[in-house]
Amino acid sequence: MVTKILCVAEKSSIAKAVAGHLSGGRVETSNTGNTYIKNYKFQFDFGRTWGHCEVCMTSVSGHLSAVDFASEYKNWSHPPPESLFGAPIREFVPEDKSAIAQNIAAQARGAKALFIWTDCDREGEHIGNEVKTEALKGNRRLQVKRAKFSNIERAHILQAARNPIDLDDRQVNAVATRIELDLRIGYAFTRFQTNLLRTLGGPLAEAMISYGSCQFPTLGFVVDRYWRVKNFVPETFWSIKVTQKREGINVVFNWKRNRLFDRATVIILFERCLDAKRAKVTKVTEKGTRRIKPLPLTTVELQKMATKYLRMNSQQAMTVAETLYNKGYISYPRTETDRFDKEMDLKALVQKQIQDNRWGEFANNLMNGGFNQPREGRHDDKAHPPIHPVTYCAPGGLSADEGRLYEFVTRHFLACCSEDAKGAQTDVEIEYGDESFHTHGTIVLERNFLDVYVYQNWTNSTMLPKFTLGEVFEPTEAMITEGKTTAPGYLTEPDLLALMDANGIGTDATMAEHIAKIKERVYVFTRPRGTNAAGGDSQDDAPAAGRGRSGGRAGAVGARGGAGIDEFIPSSLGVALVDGYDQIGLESSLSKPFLRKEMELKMKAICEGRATREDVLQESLRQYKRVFMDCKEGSAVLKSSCRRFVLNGAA
DNA sequence: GCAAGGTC
Repeated sequence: MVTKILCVAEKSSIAKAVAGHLSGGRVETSNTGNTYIKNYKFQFDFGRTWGHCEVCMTSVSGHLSAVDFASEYKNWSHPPPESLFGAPIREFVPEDKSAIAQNIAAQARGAKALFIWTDCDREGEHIGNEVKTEALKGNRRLQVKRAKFSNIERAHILQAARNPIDLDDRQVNAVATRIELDLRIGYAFTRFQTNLLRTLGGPLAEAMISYGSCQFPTLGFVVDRYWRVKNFVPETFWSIKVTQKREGINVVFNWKRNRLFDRATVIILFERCLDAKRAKVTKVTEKGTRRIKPLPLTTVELQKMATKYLRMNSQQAMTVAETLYNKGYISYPRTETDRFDKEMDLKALVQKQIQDNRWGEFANNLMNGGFNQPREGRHDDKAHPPIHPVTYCAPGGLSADEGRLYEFVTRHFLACCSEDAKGAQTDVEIEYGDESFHTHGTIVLERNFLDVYVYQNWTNSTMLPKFTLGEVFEPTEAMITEGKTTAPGYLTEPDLLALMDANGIGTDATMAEHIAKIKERVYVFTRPRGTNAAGGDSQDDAPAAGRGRSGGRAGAVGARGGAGIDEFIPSSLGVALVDGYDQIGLESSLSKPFLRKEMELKMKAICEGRATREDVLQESLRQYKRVFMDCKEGSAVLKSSCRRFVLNGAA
């Protein structure tokens, strides 16, 4: 009898792609009880491992199981929330996944082995274990292996198919630990603070005040910036500006000391300049300079750019990206990888874009010798390549948002395959009295990737007139300027995403959800930047040119600029919660990212065999229960903070 | 009613 092998991927698209490669195209497709999932049957020779086999390739759709507390813990008050730190947990297959689980058990019957094709990351390992559990229900004697693959190139998949490895129980345990901790801690604190603050009445009487290890630090970032804006005290500074008109160009020389906060000192130094009458050119340098092309596109970067330039929020951007992915236009949109695998045929992808009338000519130039291998970033999630267009899509076939995001992904990809922009920079330094001043001019020589990447610009060609080393001249004008430091702006969505990313809050797939969550809970709200006069833009190191500032960061603002971007303001409830927990004075307040970081480190320890699941659970639960008890004792502080901000409208 | 992580 012929050997049967059951293969299971993490999502239907991978099952389809792998089945395509292994079958060589001769495949029989059948439906399952789930609309999105199909079974692919074909023949494949696994070589030494199992030889010539009949294969059924199918998939799950992310995690297969869920966790919950037993029904006696349904009530929010009895037993008290702290009992959730030790209450028994049950694991089960939710209703909407039962057809998937049954399909796996059914296909496992009569199979010799289960071959797991989930993503090669921690969550994927855990999902693989969930698949294993279900498959063993259908066939106790199943041999279990997993494929090790990091992209879906044909040769790579064939190689993975013939070299199966074992599931890594450490990674499975690390994820199981995270799941349990998030559940216990999230439910316990959510019930505690909701119950507690309900007693204050008013707008809090009906509110759901959730706590989560990701949503709270996200709120914390917004509140932190809010106070920095609110508490900002402007300071007056003075500077010296020297101007020389030459060849019809007004050349402004900036002071090497930039600015001083003491007026009298600036006046003394300025008078010495005037006494000297003449300035001397002490340095003239000319050098090549470049504007570097972007790194291959990750999810976080896509979200940052979409919130900055396309006027979408991160959640809209992800929804649109998923639609484009499901329609087959772009690659998988959830990835941390910012380097393309060397074996990928990038030119074939560029070729497909030649027909477009917006960037087709640029793509054509890449095909005719302009192609350069993309830069290689340092991140590789070992599961997905950087986001890129996989087929050409004419502008008519998409909604407005889909069209704009597809355009961005494509332009970004073509920019990656192009070359850095090149220019020449001239720096001139002068001495005037005892003071030094400098200026520089740039000429863009080759725009290269900038021609397709319309989101960026290189503030063009500030030509300098000729200055010669050692020459002496009398400046056209010298003056003292006065300015004031300005407050930082409130957080914008790209700022917030960058902070979450840097602090390990959430994943590529969930960061947008956490931001949406704290809006939904009314911990924060957004409004177009500049609605309120209080916030300036995000620079506080204004050039010494006085108050009239042009705004925007040089070079970073493209054709569609950052204009109209939203800023995040905490609600009074958001401010009150963070203030309350900070006041309770825990070394690591719940609103800070440290607790989440610690959890990340502990998961790593489990993966590397330095700790066990039981060690980490025991230690973390003890630690969080102590924090919980501190909060319970500090209830009055939390309540008074909410009274002050929410009910009495402080701040 | 409550988390965060997958995915459609």
